[in-house]
Amino acid sequence: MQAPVRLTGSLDPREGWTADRCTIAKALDVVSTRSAFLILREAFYGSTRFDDFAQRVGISEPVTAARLRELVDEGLLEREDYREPGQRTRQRYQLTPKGADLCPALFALMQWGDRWLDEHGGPVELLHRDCGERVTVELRCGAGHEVSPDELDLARRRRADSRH
Amino acid sequence: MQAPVRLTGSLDPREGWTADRCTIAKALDVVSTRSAFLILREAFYGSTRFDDFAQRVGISEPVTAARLRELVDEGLLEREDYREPGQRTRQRYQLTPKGADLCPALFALMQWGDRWLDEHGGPVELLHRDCGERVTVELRCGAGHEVSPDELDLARRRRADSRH
DNA sequence: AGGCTGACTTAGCTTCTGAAAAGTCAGCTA
DNA sequence: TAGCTGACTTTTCAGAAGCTAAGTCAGCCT
Repeated sequence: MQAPVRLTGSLDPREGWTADRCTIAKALDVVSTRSAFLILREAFYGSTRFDDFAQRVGISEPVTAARLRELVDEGLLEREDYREPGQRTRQRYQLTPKGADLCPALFALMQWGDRWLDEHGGPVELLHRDCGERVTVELRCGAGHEVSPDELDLARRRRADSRH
Repeated sequence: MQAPVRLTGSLDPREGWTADRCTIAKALDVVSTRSAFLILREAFYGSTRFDDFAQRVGISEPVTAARLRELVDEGLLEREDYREPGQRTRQRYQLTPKGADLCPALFALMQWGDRWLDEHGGPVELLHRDCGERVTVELRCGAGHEVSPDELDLARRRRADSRH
């Protein structure tokens, strides 16, 4: 199998540069642990409470507390007080836009696990609510073409292209 | 922010089931460490040799050796001997189809990092070789609709739907 | 024959991730 | 007032992941 991505411009050859601003590495500095990923999974599945996270992820309470604190500090989850009638004030954790935007990464991992690590293609599937069709994570270009890894060029980002 | 994914059928309510066959968790059992992800990044960028992985990822030799061995054992990389004329036999590591299929997960992390962790939108960008347009990782359904996280339904997989 | 290089391994250490078990504390309920 | 529950914290410990520094070993090159 050939290297899927072709380096272009000043990125070629690979020896000529260092990946020190690599945003994969930066992302992994924010969510690196299994427990963080799985807590986010549960947040996508709708969990909001401390005990639910601990139990459904299957991790201990100290780890749950540490991970939730980190995810709140990093801005992926928001902690807020709420109260149901007749109950006392409780805390709940909810995804922020920043946390919710990790959705494709989570489901890309799931899709890979479905394909390569489970004999039945995985226990659950994602469907598009409007049309009921199965949802996949894919690479697609601005012109609408589905892109396979070996059609990718890597280029230094042009400054004006920032997506913000 | 509401829970983005709606649980359907026997998955609702969340208390009624455990995610013990979750393929996100299984995927994380295979590639969990920062060093594993970054070695895969370098493999996508075309690195094949031990020293290159160590140096370009910025990790020590013992870690490089351990991670490469694990990735080979898991079938994400393939180790093979090769020889250039006048040189002695060396080893090189190359992505297998299983490893290459992690591409969307890697670039989904990169895209998230580009959006949320770098003021300039990240140092590099992916382009479609054929048309030059920027490539993104996205959720899309079988009918071709781009799907946002809050339009997702999660359902137990129907047996006949296995993708194999 | 001796040196160099690539590809590792070994030893010793620190830090991080995680578990189990037990304790804390506020505030509603009985 | 006593108990219970949710949401944690504290303590203690094991094991994984990382580092540096040094050693090994094969084989081409001089």
